[in-house]
Amino acid sequence: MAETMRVHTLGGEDLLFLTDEQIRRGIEAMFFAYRAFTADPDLILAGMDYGRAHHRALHFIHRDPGLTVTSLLAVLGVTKQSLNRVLRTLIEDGLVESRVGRRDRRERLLHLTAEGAALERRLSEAQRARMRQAYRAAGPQAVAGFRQVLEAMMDPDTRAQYQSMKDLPE
Amino acid sequence: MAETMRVHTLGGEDLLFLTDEQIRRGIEAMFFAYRAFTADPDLILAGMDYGRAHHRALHFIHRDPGLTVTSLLAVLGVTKQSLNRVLRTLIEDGLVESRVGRRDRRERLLHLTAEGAALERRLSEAQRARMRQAYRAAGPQAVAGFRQVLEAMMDPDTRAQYQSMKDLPE
DNA sequence: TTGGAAAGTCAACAAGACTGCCCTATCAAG
DNA sequence: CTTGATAGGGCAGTCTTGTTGACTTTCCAA
Repeated sequence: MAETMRVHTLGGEDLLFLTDEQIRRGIEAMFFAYRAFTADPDLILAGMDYGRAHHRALHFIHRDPGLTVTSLLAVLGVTKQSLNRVLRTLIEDGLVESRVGRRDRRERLLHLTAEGAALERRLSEAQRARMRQAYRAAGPQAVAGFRQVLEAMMDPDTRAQYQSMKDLPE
Repeated sequence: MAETMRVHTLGGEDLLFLTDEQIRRGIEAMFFAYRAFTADPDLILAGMDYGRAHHRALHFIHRDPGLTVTSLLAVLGVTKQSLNRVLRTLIEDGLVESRVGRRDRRERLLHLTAEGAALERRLSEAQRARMRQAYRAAGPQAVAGFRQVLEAMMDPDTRAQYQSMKDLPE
């Protein structure tokens, strides 16, 4: 710890950001911000019989229609059963469609139905509204820094996955 | 949505950061980064009979020794019962001490024991190591932006609470 | 053709959040 | 000194979301 303590007294104010106390502030900011980040969609979901896990599934099926259960598993980083329960209710309720793979019939290719897409849009828009407001308040430079730090924080495998995700055409 | 779509084609590249797609990328970055953010302490906790909730309690008791149960409740944003379960085990196991308030004897003032402080340090250091590495990789400007966006994302009440927290003297 | 591996499903369980209700101790104000 | 509000704690029950482990179906390669 001593390694990074009070570095600014040696090297100038630039390195204040590496003191344990500044890092601790970042940790707390992360905790509080994440809570807010999930609050809006959670509120919408609360009424229905769904939760945060359903939102995440809808999000990634939307971003990559036709992905397999296994790929979704990898992106979400949960176990099969955890996802399965969520997926089953989404399919039963007609929000997600699971088509048998043509190439490999063991695979199930996941798509949103019109209804699923509608819910995804609603949840997404609630979450985006908060982000948009934060982005606007902080400005483009801050946003660039925000993204850089988040990327640097990810596990290398996750980062590679994240970076290789294509932007959605609008 | 159309409101912020392709704004950069009108106003120049500066506003690319406000397109829905860029905001969506930020949302995903937030999700992936938060998962990494909690992974290290979770791994340590997994062995013991504790979880993420215990970590959070230890963290905030460490940052503000002698705080009351009610204040901790407010900071964590959970219900009494939820916190109580966690707090009870921590007290039973001798990591946290609960002293009757002198001014108001209804209050319980929470402190870490030496053992509690040791665990807090261990968890904290695991989490800080990742943050420190991310901060170093991204640089001071990025860190400033990171913090700005996170603050802007919080609920106003939380933000006020966050901003009024004092830095710990080292 | 057959045996292993991969994809997906299901059953049972645990952590951690929630609500609602009840209890005690203490304080402060009429 | 009573009475109402506040701080804290506890019990019962529920929900979401995570876990492990065992099972079927399907594919592919020896």
